[in-house]
Formats: sequence, structure tokens, C-alpha cells
Amino acid sequence: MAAPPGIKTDVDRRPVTLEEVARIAGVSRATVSRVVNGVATVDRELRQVVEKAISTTGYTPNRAARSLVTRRAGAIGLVLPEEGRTVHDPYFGRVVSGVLPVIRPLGVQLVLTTGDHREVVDDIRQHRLDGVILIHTHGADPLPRQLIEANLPVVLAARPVRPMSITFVDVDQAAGAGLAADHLVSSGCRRLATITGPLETPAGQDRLRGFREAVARHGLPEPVVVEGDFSREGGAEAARKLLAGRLSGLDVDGLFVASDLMATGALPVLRNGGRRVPEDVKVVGFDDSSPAVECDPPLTTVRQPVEDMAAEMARLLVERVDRPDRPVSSVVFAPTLVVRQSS
Amino acid sequence: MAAPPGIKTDVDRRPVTLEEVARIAGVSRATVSRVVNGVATVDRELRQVVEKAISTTGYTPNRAARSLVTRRAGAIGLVLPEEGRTVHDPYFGRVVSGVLPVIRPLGVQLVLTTGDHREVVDDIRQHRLDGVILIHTHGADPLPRQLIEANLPVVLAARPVRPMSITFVDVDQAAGAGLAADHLVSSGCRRLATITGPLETPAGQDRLRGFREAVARHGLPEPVVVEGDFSREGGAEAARKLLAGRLSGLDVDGLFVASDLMATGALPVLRNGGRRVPEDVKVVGFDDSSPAVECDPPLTTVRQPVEDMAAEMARLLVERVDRPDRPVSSVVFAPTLVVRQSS
DNA sequence: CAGGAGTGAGAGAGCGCTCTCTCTGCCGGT
DNA sequence: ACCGGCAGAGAGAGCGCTCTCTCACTCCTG
Repeated sequence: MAAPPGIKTDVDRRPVTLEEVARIAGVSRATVSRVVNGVATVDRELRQVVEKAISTTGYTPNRAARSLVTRRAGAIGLVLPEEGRTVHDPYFGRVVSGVLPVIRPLGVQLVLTTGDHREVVDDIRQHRLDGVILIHTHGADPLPRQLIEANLPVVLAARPVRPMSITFVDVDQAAGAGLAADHLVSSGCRRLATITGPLETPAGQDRLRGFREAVARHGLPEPVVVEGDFSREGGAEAARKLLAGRLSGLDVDGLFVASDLMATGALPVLRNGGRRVPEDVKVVGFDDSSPAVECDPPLTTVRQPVEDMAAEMARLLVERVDRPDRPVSSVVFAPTLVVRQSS
Repeated sequence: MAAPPGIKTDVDRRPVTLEEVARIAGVSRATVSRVVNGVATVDRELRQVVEKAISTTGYTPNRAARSLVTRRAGAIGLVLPEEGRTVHDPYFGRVVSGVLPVIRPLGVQLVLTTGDHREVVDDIRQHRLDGVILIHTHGADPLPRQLIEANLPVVLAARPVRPMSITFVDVDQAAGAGLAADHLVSSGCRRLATITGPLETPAGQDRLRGFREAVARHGLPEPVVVEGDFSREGGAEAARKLLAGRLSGLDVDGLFVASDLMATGALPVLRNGGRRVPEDVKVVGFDDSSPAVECDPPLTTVRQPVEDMAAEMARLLVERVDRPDRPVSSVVFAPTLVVRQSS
């Protein structure tokens, strides 16, 4: 594999520069630059000559050089929480596949980085990154606020815990929970319960609120509420409480679990408690993550259009990088219901 | 949010440059550069003065400028197959969490990119990427060969389909299959079968070979072999064939499925066919992916140390970028067996 | 026909860094 | 005392690009 010393390999061979293209086309560097960057004030004929020179030489601009003068990295960051856990989440992959198609045609790179604050801020300050998308930030995370205060381009993958002037993209959580309630009710359920997310998170709050409101709208009594924590074990624990408490007397026949993962914890508990799903109790989850497909029975669940949302995040971020003075704008997407065998 | 015109925001404020640090420390740019890059020939005292200037100013080098002269991007690419599918695979996340800890301390960025050939080659040629890690390449993919021929730094996440002079990291597939066989035999199974991967892939071949060899080593008869395709549906299909064919007469009591995903397809088929797992037939999968945990019963499976392998890929790639003339070297990792309820 | 406006192209500075080359000063050897 | 050698620091030339400034030329208008 090693090239004999003195023999030029492809790696050694210097790429073509603007200078050379200009020489070949018989014009100045500036003109070639104009053509490359699509500046309109170039004579048609000259433009064609330059374009030919570009294609015969196979020229592509050196990004570092361009970066140096434009002070743009041509790259945005996807910031992962510091604990590795999240990366295993299929959600992460869906975000990536939503973002890439938007930024690739723009020649923008997607850089993966962990949420170390200094590093993220440095990366932006030193023009290694033009802006960042934050996913899975929890309430205590100071990073969003720090970035905002430094006036650095940032987009959040969910509504921030406390209101702040920040661009975010989210799904209408309450509407999603409403979808679940509507579905349960129209499937004949009358005694509803919900296992919520942690109630200090916006998602936890909104899903509970949406569920309650929809239940009330149907004229049904207040649902039984057990707080969970978005984990599988938390879901199992909550389901146990449900069985031990009110559920044993007045049986619940419709259960909305605020995340699929919690639902996969709850299902075996229900089964072991002698409740058949969906015959005795219908269950609806939230997220449409892979556990929803793999658990038994497969879960009816509320689906977030994650890819679309990610694409929108990318668009908003790029927009914000281009014109940082524009007011922030956020987008909320409508969820849909995916019906499977658990309801 | 919008800053009043004329007011300098943090984004506008120019970062500190070498020049300024040099002025403050009262030395030349070159000396500061020496300190930053850890060149030894700097007087102890002077070095301290410079270091102080650096920390008071909060200086960090501009990567674009450095890139321009060193012809190094300070970034490596993780190339995803063009179909989005793979990104949803938890495997992808494990690779990321293996790679990041290795390259971050080196100041190297991880860039996600799709496997478009032109783009990848361009990215390297134009010094946007120093090298790439290819995951999930299939046999027909010309990209590895193209990169090799162009002598660009590349590391493969698996043994290439046809032997070539390329750096790769892989798990010892045959040994993993052997682990599965040993486990089944020592659990009392005597009539073994396997659902293989596609036999044109190295992984498919190696896992079958390893399984067969281990079975023979135990003095048991040749196992029943049904070819699958690594998909859930393919696993179900193969299981049906198994039940319809020999299995119905002479019952198999131990089944090695060459991927967890196929196993999740096979399990319901076995159950519906009246075979209890693990009582009637013990099942072992391969990969230790998330379906293994979520399916019912949870799957005994062969685990690849993906994070470790990914870290090694990153190390090998960085090494290769630093000295492209070194001979290629590959690393093979040992798999382990994770025992759960399916066996 | 003069003069201003408009258009298209080139010259050249400079982005922030690395690195080679040069220079200074101090050491020891003869 | 002279000088070769070397450590340590500075000067300065770029890396490849963008972008402003300038200039030449054409076109329109009064």
C-alpha cells in the first residue's frame, strides 16, 4: 500500500486551485470566484469558458480557504447529551436522516458532538461550527441559555423548559395525547387512566394536559393519573401502582402511557396482573419508537414526524445563521396516531 | 433577540487571534504558535508568559486558518449507506459513542455523511475530511475500492467482501457462532439448526462456518441450515421453512439465528408452530441489538464489542491520516455471549 | 456631443495560521 | 582570543479564497 518515496500519490497531488482555473480560462481569479459563487455580473460567454475550465480541471473550492475569509464553517453541529445513552435511541437516527437531505445540497456538513459546554461554544466561536441543533436537553441543562445569551445560532428539538427567546421545533404534545384519548374513547373505553412522563418536563405536562382535556371533552370522568419517568422500569412501577390502587376495584379499560418505553414496561405487568391487552384494557403509547413495534402486542401509539421536524430544524438553523438579526420563530408539528394491536 | 444595528453582539465580536496574543505577550506570532503546538524549543520563562496571555485572552486557534496551511481538516467522516434505513439501527449509535471519545481529545470532528461517492471523495480531496469510516457497506459497493485506489485514508467496519489491501476492524464472526454452538450444546441441545445471513456476505459465511465447525467439534451431526437475509421477515420465512421441513419430523432443539432481527421474526413463528422457547427449542441470536432485549423471551445472543471496535477504527484512521505510508493493519475483536431467557 | 450612469472584469489586500529561513547570542573547543 | 555550533526567537512568505476598489468601456440622456 505504501507508495514508494518520491512517487506522487493521489493524496500528495495538490488539488486544483482557483488560480489554475483562472489561468486556463484566461481570466482573473476574481472572475472564476464569481462564477463559482453564482454572482450574476459575469458575461455569458466568459462564464461558459470558465465553467468549461472548471469541469475539465475538476476544480472544487477549498473549504478551509473559503471559511477563513467568509468566517463561516459550512458545518452545523448536532449536540448529543453527555451521557451516551441517547445515541442508542432510534430517535437520534431519525433526526440525522431528516437533517442530512436538507443541508447536503447546501454544502453544509453535519458534525456530531457531545454537549460539553466549553467545546460547543468554542466550536462556534472559532468558526468550526456555524450553529447547533440541541436534542434531548433536560431542564437543568444550562447550555441552551448560554448559547442564547452569547447570541449563537441554536435550534432546540423541543419546547424549552422555561420560556425563552429561542428557536425550537416541537410536536403538539397535547394534541397527540388528545389523539390517544379520542382513539380510546371511540374504541369503547370509558374508564381511562394515564401513566405520565416526569411532570417537571414540558412533554410530561403537555401530554397529561392534552389527555385530560380530551377526556373531559368526551364527558368522561377525570382519568386516573400515575406519574412515571419515561423509563421502562418506571412504566412497570406505575402499572403496578395502577393495579394495586383504584384499578383493582373499578377496572380501567383504557390506558394512555406517555412513552412507548414506559409502555413496554407496563405491558408485562398488566399481563401478569391478569389483564389482557387489548381485550380487558386497551393501551396507547407515545413516540412510535422501535419498542412499539417489537413489544407484544405491538403498540398503538402517537407518532411524531421526527424526520420532518429535523428537516425543519436544519432549515431554521441555516436561516438563522444566514441572518442572525431575524426574530426567532418556532414551528409546531401535528402528531398522528399509528394503530396497532394494543388497542 | 435581534441586536440593534451597530451594537456588537458576541457573534460579531472577532475572536482573539495569534497576533493579539503575541502582542500581549510581547513576542512574535511564531513563538505563540510554537507554544500552542507544543514545540519544545521555547524558553521556559517565555512559554509561561505566552501561556498566561493565552489564558487571559481566551485564545483558541482558528481551525480554518490552520487547516489552510496544514492541509488537514481536523475532521473524519462516518459514511452511512445511501438508504436511510441504517441510521435507525442502534448499531450506528454505538459506533458514534465509540468514536467520539477517541477523537474529541485530539480536536478532531466527526462528520456524518451519506455514501455518495463523489461527495465523499471530494470531501477528502478538498480537505474537508481527513479520512472516513465506512459502516454497512455491501458487497456491490464500489466506494471502498475507489477510496483505496485513490490512496485515501479509510477504515472499514467489517471485513471486505473480496480481500483487498484495506484497514478494517471486525469481530471474529466464526468464533461468535462457535460461542452460540457451544452454549446450545452445553445446555443439552443435540439436534441443531441455524438460520444464516445472506451467504454472499462475509458475515453470513463466517457465522455459518463457525457454527458448523463448532457443532462438528462436539461430535454432533451436521446442523440443519436455512438461508435468511438478516431481515425480520426473512427470519420468519426461514423459521416457517424449518417447521415445514425436517423440523416437523425430527425436532430441532437448538437454533442459532445469525442476527437478532431475524430471531425476532422467527420467535413468533416457532410459538405459533407450537414450539415453546426455551423449553422445546433454545434460540441464540447474534448482535445483541435492541430487539434482543425487547422481544419475548429476551434473546440469548452473541455480542460484538461495537463501541470498542469503533474506538479502534477511529484510532486506526487517525494513525493512517498521520502516516499514510505505513502498511495497513486490521484488528479482529473477540465476541462474547450474553445469556438471556431464550436458551 | 458631453457627461453621468451602469456594467463587467482585474488588481490586490487580507483572512489567521504554519513553517522555513535568518539572525542573534552564548557556549565550548582549539 | 577566535570561531564553529547550536539553541532560541523573529521575519516573512505563503496556504486558497473572497471582496472591495478601481478602471475601462458602453449606453443613455439632455
